[in-house]
Amino acid sequence: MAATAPRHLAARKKPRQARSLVTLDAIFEATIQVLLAEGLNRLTTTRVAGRAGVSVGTMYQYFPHKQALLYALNERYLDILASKIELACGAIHGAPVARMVEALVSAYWAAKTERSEVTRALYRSAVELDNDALIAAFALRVDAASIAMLESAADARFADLALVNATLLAVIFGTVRNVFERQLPKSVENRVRDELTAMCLAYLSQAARAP
Amino acid sequence: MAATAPRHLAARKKPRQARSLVTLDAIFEATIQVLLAEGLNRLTTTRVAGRAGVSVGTMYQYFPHKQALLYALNERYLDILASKIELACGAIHGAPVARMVEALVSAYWAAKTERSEVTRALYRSAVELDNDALIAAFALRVDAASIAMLESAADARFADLALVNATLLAVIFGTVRNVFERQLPKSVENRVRDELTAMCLAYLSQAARAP
DNA sequence: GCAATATATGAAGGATTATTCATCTTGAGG
DNA sequence: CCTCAAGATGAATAATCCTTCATATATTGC
Repeated sequence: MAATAPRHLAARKKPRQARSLVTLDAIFEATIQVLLAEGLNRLTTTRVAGRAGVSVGTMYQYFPHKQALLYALNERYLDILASKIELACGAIHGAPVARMVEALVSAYWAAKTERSEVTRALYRSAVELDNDALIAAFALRVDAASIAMLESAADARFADLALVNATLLAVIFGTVRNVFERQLPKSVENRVRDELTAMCLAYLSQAARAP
Repeated sequence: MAATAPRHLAARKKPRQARSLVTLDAIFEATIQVLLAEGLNRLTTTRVAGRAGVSVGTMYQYFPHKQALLYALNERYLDILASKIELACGAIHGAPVARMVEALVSAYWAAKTERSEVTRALYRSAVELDNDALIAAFALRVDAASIAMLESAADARFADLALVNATLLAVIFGTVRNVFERQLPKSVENRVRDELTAMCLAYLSQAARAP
């Protein structure tokens, strides 16, 4: 991921000593904390630095400006998220479609709801951010992983796999976001998740032709 | 809608003369324009006023602060959107489920993609806005309209209509947002829309028991 | 122990912005 | 035509914020 961050958003320098790694982590963590506690428009460089226990100047040694900090934060998050999905998809090659759908929904759902406040905070931080490249890179990885998984399905072949896959991912990702941005009670959330799984399966069954 | 805007976000005064109505419209329109052209963090009161062809002071005669302006903008938009959905749902009572799904997806899709840049701008403006009440009111209206529609279906009854309906709406709304925030080519978009319709239908067929 | 390098500090500069208010203009009703 | 309220103005205020840089401290390699 992130082989190519737009130049104006690239990080300034990479840590070479142990303490600076600690500092970087503290800055990222503080950014999330501030985002949660104060919101995006009260997220100031000094506030983040303060919460991280460092000075503003230190922050500017790693990031050329505030946007670059938020960019890096999202980069990190999307990288981890993509890895989780790749892992889930890879682990289930050759299985029946039903189990694949189950695994995919579960993985994404879990990743998003695990620390849902953090997810919400990151959604906010991404607004007004030039992160098209990040999203594109993320989509590329996830698409590939999902397609490879579906191609290996034991009990189905698809005429237009690209389309089916695009639809499947759009539905899962979109629905998850919709559901958990509304902050429904956990019980309802979980029932909707099961319904979502059922829906995806119904769709794939219909879209599949005999192998 | 919006019977109860949080006090701190309520509009300041209501227009009593014709010219002030024009002014208000100009301000709303200018807000969208600025949002589109400059983004949320460059949306300043003076910039909006300038684009609207009025002075800052005028703006503050209608809105106690910037947030209230954005709030009112979203209020307007969600009101129109809910009305469209209510209309679509109401117009198709008694039809078969297949046509209902088709109508629902079409209506929402059309409303969102009609002027997709505006929709995108509004999504941005809503970040960091205390608009839970707006969303809740919107959800209430749409939920009611959709449930009434499904109850009248000629060819299906549902054991747990509330759950089925919640799932259906979450999937449709979520997917639409996901799809068109990625700015895919129109041709792909439309094919995904058809797939989405098919998926919802497959789901409902499965969830239905004989009437 | 001693450069050389990496990392950290935080006051100060420069720029931007939200909001107010005293004043002016326009429209409505009599 | 005249009066009064509604509507509009925009310079001034007060606050906040991003970013820099000269300086200080810590770490590494030797």
